[in-house]
Amino acid sequence: MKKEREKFFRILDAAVRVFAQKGFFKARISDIAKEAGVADGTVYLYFKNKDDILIQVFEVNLDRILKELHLQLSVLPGPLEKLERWFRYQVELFQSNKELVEVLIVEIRQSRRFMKEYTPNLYFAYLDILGSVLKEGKEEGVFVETLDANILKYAIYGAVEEVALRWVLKGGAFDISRAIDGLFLIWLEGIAYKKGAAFLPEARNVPSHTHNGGLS
Amino acid sequence: MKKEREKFFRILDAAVRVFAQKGFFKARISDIAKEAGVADGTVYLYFKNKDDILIQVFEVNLDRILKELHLQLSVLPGPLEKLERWFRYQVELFQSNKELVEVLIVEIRQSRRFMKEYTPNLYFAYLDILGSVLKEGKEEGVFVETLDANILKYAIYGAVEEVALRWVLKGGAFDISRAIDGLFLIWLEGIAYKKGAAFLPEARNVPSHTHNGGLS
Amino acid sequence: MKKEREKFFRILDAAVRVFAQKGFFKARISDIAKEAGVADGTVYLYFKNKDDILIQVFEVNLDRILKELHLQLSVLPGPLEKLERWFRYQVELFQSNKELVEVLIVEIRQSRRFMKEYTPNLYFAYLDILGSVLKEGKEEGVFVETLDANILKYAIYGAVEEVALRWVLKGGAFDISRAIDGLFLIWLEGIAYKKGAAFLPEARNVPSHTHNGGLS
Amino acid sequence: MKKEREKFFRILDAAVRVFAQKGFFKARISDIAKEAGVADGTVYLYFKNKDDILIQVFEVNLDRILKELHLQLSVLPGPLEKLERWFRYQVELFQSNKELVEVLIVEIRQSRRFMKEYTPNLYFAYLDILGSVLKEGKEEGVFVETLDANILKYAIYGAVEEVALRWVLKGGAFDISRAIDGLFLIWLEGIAYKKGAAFLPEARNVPSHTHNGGLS
DNA sequence: CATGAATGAGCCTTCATTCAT
DNA sequence: TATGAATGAAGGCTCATTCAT
Repeated sequence: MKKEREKFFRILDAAVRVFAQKGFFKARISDIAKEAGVADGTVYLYFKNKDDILIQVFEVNLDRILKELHLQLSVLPGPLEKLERWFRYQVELFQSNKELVEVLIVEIRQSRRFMKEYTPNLYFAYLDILGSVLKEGKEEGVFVETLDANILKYAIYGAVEEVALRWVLKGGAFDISRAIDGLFLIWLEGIAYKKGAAFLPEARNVPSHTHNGGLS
Repeated sequence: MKKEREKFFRILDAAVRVFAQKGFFKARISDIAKEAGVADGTVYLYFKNKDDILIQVFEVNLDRILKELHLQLSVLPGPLEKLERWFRYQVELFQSNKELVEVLIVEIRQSRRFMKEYTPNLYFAYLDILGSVLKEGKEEGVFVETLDANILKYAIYGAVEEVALRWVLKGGAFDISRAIDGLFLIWLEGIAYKKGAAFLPEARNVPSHTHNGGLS
Repeated sequence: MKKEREKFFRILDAAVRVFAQKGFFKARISDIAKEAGVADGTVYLYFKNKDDILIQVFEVNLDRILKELHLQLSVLPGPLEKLERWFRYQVELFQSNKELVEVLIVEIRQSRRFMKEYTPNLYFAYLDILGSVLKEGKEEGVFVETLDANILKYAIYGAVEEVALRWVLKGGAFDISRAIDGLFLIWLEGIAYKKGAAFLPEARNVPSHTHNGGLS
Repeated sequence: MKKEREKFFRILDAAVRVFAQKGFFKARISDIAKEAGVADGTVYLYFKNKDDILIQVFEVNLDRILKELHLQLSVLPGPLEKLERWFRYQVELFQSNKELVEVLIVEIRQSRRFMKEYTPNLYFAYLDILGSVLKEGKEEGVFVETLDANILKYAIYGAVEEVALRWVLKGGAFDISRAIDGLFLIWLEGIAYKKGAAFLPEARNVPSHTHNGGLS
């Protein structure tokens, strides 16, 4: 019981590393098996086939991520805080799990095509969290009512994703934390409802953004 | 004669369609040949191998796109107009060339891994255009001096890309034109230097903004 | 008329060079065509197929060689002179036509297997000349009556061939002329009838070789 | 287990049979696999590729032959006995292993061209044994000092090889044992030092032939 | 006659998957 | 459960041959 789950995860994590390095199609089952320290055949005791490994990589990890993100957001009072935490969570995700994130980002697109039967529901669930925060912000009047949460969630996600992917691919050549922070402010500036006043100064003390104050 | 460029492009375009539908790895040479209406062997008269087809898809099309984008931006007076045109150009690109764009977006990431020798220079050249516009805007004082063009270009690109990709994948379920317009305004709001006033109304006559289109 | 034969030989000679360099199986029709300075299709105006080219290389050249050898031997008085001339002719052949000889030697063996329908009659005709000289020598009493011309012709041919082939492959690293001369003397010593002396019995006590076996 | 050398040899021997029948280039991997009673893919568990099969056929068998020949010669007292045993060993080789010998003889020539990286060292090692015997004979005074062992080894080998090959190709139409015995005597007569008669000095002015008389 | 672009049969090789141990 | 040798389907690629110009 304990044992079997242990080996399941051993293979799953090995798969993440191998997929990150070679890509799903170039990765061989034997690569994964070797990386996991098991025999080729053993892989098939825990996974239906090669596709299933990728699916499990998605499901297991996204599920974990989703739960964690939900938990973190649930304790926060408003959409502004939640949005900021959402941004911050991405950074932590990328920093702590480069390989996993690379696999999720790169392979999820490919997978859509070769796995007709598998719809990445968890991926959409993930985006829906962002969408909910945006909607909540609209309803509470902190975000402009003109924004379309269903589209903006993709935009925000895409922006963060691309920056993070570059960061991963460049081997951490810049400060991802500051980059995403800056990104958050830009987005906020773009979507926050400005009731005749500078909301940001009191909203939070963001690093080095005194210029924003000049908004009036 | 030698000038059978016609057949080269016939195969190249067929490859775009097949890659868009099945993905590079699942696509068979025979699929492409059949789609192009030629024999399998004929493909090898115009392309070195399967990888080369993908490389050519990148190079030929990105080169064409790059030239066109350069041309369109070169006639515009300032960074604001250029940035808007950049957004608008994306829309046109996606609308007129769904399959090509899908291939470019999805496969360019995979390609990084299996084509070690091939660096997608044209892809970076494409992003550099956006980066230049952002830098130009900073220098001219229309964008805030705190923005990091080298990171922001990825963010903006990523946002547009993700929205467009969803639009492509959903089969045009929403008004991409309005969506990107709205996105442009948000970004602009986020990065434009605001000299003590609401700049937008007088800054330019952006498409009225009341529509704010797909984002509403 | 003149023209067509000219091109036939142009291709034939090109084939010899290409076969010598790459071997029959590795040689491509396009290699031969390029070497001959004609289009691929032109080859098929003069030859039935690839196999036919090799057959023609054999037939045409062996025929020419055979006629020349016949001519040279026919003017000589006795088998001894003929045998010497035969040796000398080999040297000239190898020296003047390295590539052709290499093709004839190496490919004729392979060809036996893949060209069931083609029996290298001319090759046997060539060896028969040597056989005839040996028989003539036996009849005239200049060679020992115990030699088996039908086997010895292969032996002598094989000895000369192997030495010549090494000379070709080593790029003329030794004096082929002297080597073949020495070889001739050794063979002569071995097969010439020595009047007035039964040489073997006292020459050495060879382990039980009174039978003198297959050559009798 | 790991020690599936049995299957390695099963495939290797199958390859010898198939190569002997169809030649290396005409032989298909599937032919060899079927002959060995394994699946096509299994061949690649034991051999790198098709070329490697031929290389292994050379190496494994020549190595075995070399060792055996060395062993047999090492127990013999002098070069004369060794030379005779060398001849006798050829006969046994051809008789017991027709197909292998055919492959070794015919393919080793082809191989020189398509396997640039592979130098048939073992083939040369094999010839060097013969060369050593000849040199030893010269030093001990049993062979004439005028012979060039480095060339003669090729000649002797070539003679034996060609006769043996004909025997193989003709399906054993003559008594190979007696043929090679006779060949040995002829060579011996040609190269053995004959006390009481220096034949070579005056022998050089050939056709004259009178020198033979002086043998007594 | 000459061309060379086009064809497509054929084959080597890979690797996901199975199964006897 | 675990193994890893064995399988064989699949597909990229070559090149002899054809034929429209």
